Amino acid sequence: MKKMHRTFAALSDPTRCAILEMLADGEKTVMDIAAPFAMSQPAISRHLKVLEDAALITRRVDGAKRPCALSPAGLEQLEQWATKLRMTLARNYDRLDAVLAAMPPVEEVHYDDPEN
Amino acid sequence: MKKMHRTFAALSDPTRCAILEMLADGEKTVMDIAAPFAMSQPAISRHLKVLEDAALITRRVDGAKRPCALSPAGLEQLEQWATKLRMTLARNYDRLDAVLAAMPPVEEVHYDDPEN
DNA sequence: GATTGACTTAACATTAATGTTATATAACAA
DNA sequence: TTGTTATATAACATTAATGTTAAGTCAATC
Repeated sequence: MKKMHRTFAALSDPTRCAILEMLADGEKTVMDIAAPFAMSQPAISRHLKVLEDAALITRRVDGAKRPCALSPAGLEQLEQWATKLRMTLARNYDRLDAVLAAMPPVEEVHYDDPEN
Repeated sequence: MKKMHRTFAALSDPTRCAILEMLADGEKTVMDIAAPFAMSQPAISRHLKVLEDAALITRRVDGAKRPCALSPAGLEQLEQWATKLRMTLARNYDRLDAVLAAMPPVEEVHYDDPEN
């Protein structure tokens, strides 16, 4: 489960969250997506690129149009990350007494590079 | 389901994702959290503030220490947001033919303020 | 084949995020 | 009381994100 922050970064902008919510309705062209926002179309194009790079949307070619669609894979990953943390937390909480009795050695990890 | 982007923004940094993953093991003090990172303690303190503001962690007072713990509520919200989008997508996909036959009127929303 | 429409890319300004060091505060230990 | 430990806050520099306008590409249409 690496580099989740890239997915989260793609979702850290309100415009991009709103775009994903729009796309839950189904495929939409760039112009369709841009319409409700008080923002230039090039700005929307760049938001779409960020979402595509994060594998949260896909784009196909239809003449001069580039319809965008939600990609469930990215959303699933996101759900799984959160679920995993919650479950680990619950598991550790449940056996707290056992943990106190027999403290397992903590993994000695060193996070030197913030990119990983 | 408003302002999810604030939660995502809190998770958009690799250091903060790693901190949450550490906290799945259980409560930890600021110094404990800071130890594995090649980064100053003030930097970690600010990351913790971001996570707290996003309701992803809680902090209690224990003398001079401020132990931090994962807060499941924020994670649940996150899961639910992703689940909802995926389910809406699936639902719309399933009844695609029905939708094409009897196109429902699209909500006329205008996103003027990127803060909402 | 010239124009219009649907984008994308580039150049740029502004703002926000992240890290650093220095300093402040509050609890603990000697 | 005095020093040390645990953490927070301030001031600052650097970098990255976001928006803008202008220009470029490629398909569709007149």
